[in-house]
Amino acid sequence: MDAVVLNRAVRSARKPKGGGHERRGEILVAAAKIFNNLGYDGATIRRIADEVGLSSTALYMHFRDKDEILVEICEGAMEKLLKLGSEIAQRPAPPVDRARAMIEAYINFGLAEPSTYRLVFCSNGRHLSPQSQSLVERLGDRCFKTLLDVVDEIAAEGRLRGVTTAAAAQVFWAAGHGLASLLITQPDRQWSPADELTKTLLDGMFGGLVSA
Amino acid sequence: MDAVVLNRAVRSARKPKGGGHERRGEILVAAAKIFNNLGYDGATIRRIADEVGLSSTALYMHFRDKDEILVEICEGAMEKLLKLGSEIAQRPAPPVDRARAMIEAYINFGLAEPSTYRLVFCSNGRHLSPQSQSLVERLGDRCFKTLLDVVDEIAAEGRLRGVTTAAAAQVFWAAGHGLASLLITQPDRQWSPADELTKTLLDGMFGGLVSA
Amino acid sequence: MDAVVLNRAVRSARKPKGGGHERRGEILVAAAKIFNNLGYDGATIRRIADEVGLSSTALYMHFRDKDEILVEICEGAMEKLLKLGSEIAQRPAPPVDRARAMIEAYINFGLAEPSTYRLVFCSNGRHLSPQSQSLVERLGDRCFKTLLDVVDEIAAEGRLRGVTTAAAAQVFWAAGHGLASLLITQPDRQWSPADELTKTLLDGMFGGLVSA
Amino acid sequence: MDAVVLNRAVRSARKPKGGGHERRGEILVAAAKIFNNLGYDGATIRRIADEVGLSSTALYMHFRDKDEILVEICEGAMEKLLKLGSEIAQRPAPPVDRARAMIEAYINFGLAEPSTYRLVFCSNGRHLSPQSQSLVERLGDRCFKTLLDVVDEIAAEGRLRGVTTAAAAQVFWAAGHGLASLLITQPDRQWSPADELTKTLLDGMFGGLVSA
DNA sequence: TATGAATGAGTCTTCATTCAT
DNA sequence: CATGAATGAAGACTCATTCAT
Repeated sequence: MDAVVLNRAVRSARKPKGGGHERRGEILVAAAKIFNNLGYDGATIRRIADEVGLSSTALYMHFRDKDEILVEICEGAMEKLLKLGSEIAQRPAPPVDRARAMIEAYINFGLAEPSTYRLVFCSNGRHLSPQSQSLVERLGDRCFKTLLDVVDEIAAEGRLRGVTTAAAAQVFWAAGHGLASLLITQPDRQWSPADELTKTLLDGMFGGLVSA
Repeated sequence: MDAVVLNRAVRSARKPKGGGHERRGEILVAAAKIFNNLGYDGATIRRIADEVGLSSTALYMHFRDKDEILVEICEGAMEKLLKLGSEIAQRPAPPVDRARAMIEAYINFGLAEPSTYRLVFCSNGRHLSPQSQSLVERLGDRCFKTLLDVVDEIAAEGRLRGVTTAAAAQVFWAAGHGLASLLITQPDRQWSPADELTKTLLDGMFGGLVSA
Repeated sequence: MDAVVLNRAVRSARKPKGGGHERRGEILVAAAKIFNNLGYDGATIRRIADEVGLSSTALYMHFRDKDEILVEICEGAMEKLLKLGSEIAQRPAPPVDRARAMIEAYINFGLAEPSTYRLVFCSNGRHLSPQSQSLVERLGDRCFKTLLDVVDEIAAEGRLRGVTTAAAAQVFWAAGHGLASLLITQPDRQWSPADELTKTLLDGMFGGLVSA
Repeated sequence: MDAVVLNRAVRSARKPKGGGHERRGEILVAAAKIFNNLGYDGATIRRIADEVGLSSTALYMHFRDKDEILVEICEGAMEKLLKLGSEIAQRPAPPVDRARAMIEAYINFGLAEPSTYRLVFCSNGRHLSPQSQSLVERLGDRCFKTLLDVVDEIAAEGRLRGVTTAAAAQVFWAAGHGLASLLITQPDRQWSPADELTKTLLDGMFGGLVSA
């Protein structure tokens, strides 16, 4: 959270929230829309500019480069996901239910924001600059942490069937990720309804790894 | 005039494998490598050519266009996977074991050939021409079919816990895909050992969805 | 998504002539010159750009593609010619004189603007997109129509010697075109003076097909 | 006929007719076919090679380069035209009839071999090398000479209406060329039947310039 | 804050031509 | 006589980015 982030801050004074920076927001909205519709490569500066009704040049008044726009979108999305996770984590419910809810929320998040999801979770950091990438990854870590903690609670209840907390959490994530990413990446296949699949997946994983 | 036009199709009739076509192979290997490292858009004709040590023009002697390279890689990978699946399907073992073996093989296939795996299963084929796309999809369908059939056998034994064959098979695939793709895409995370995760995943899914 | 796609069309809505669009003009002049000297295939975007002193990319700011440049040149030429024809058509003179004047004007137009003439009348628009092609053709039709109408007046006077109006008009055009195009295309031959040839041609055609 | 032609002869020993050079002929036929169907730019070495059933490399065993193929085609065509002209010139008929027949033959020749016609008579020598061009032009001159001689005979009969032989011949040619080239270049226009137009053109020109 | 005009690098692809065999 | 493999130059076009205003 230190050197890298500071660097960025020094270089471009990110999000100078003191002032009427609605434009920044407008641009992000437009970019996110295009990004989600046309994918990373379809989200060209020109198209984004056209969508906002600005010249391409104008975008550079608000963002250092394309990277910065995309990273900001991802950050926003990830923060949403993080908030979701934290909120679920604090619910007054048994940890198993909360874990289930988390995975479910995770899957739905992926389906709702497919391009962000792809960029963050499927893309091996090829598109973003190293700095941006690690920034986003850190957010991903924090998301996973919320899951890990809840799984740990399950373990503490002694209900994890011969699995380490780590392995269980990783596998929960993996399963959820698998469903989300397949549905996103191969939308034309003849899938059963997404919620049925989600339920089946959760029933499976939790039925199999968590004792009643 | 017809002759002229027809010639075009005839000349490059896919895979004239009868003879020393090592170059074709070399190119495919190079392409797969680059596809993996840099993604579809990073895998430019020029870069592939450089990797093989040829001029960009030379690639067009062996492949009609970029599409054909991609498709051939996909075909190769899918066929390998298909063979694997078919082999497992015919083993003299209970269907549950065969299904598990299939998913396990699938994951290992992904880990062993990450580049092609990513190409085939993690990139939405937005870039391929419709024809190429459907060609690859057909192969994918056949792969999935091998799993589906075995799951159907499990269902026939009455051991599927309140799930349709379709949903179960899709979820098995999704879970396996999730693990494989996460391990491939985010290798730097602190994962538990791959085989432990695989075992956990299978124990989970099959324990949860298949009755003993 | 629609917005995105639509923008494309909107952005370059043909000829946004409201303002300092001298560049557009410069480009058209350069393009016409090169088209004339080197033919359609010699008139590459790069050469045109060089001629104007711009990068090739810059042309795409002013024209959607090569086609649009071509079409615009054609349109300009045809409109000039059309105006010429209309003006002559309305003169208070016998139709025969007007028809002669038209052909004469047509020939002189060709000799005065050989590059555009060649482009419009000597290149089969195999290169233009169907739409552009039909656009230009429509303009050509209107030009021919002005001649046709006058020839029809001659016919109405009963002075056409056993020829249909259509055939006569087409042949008048053909003869004029022949002279113009030969003089343009093969300037090095030992021609009699252009105006003598023009007069001879007109005397011939009208003497032969129109009765006194 | 001297330096230039000799040069060529020395450099490539054109048409070494002594020996089984049927291949050369085959290639020319194929090339002419493609050339006439697809135009100059469509007549690529590859397409010609495919049409003959040879590799592109093989063409270079028979012809120095693309130019040589095209020139040879043109030469062949022009020689045909020349022979036609000579034959007509020697007919035992009044010179006027022979001149008419020549123009008519010229037009039909253009319609029958449009691409050759375009290359020789419409293209300003942009495609051919200077040497090839002048070679072809010389043949064109000889063709025109046959017309000129017959027109001279008409003049000798005192039937040319106040026109020089040169101008008359040039205008006859121009008119014929105009019809041929328009029909070739703009085949989609709604023309009257070609033979009606030809007759009208001849009736016009000869009626107008030649006295009975 | 915004823009129109411009650009260099890069995309895929095709062409005529050559070289070793 | 023939070829498969290869290439450099060029084709149209797009992208992220910058500069002068």
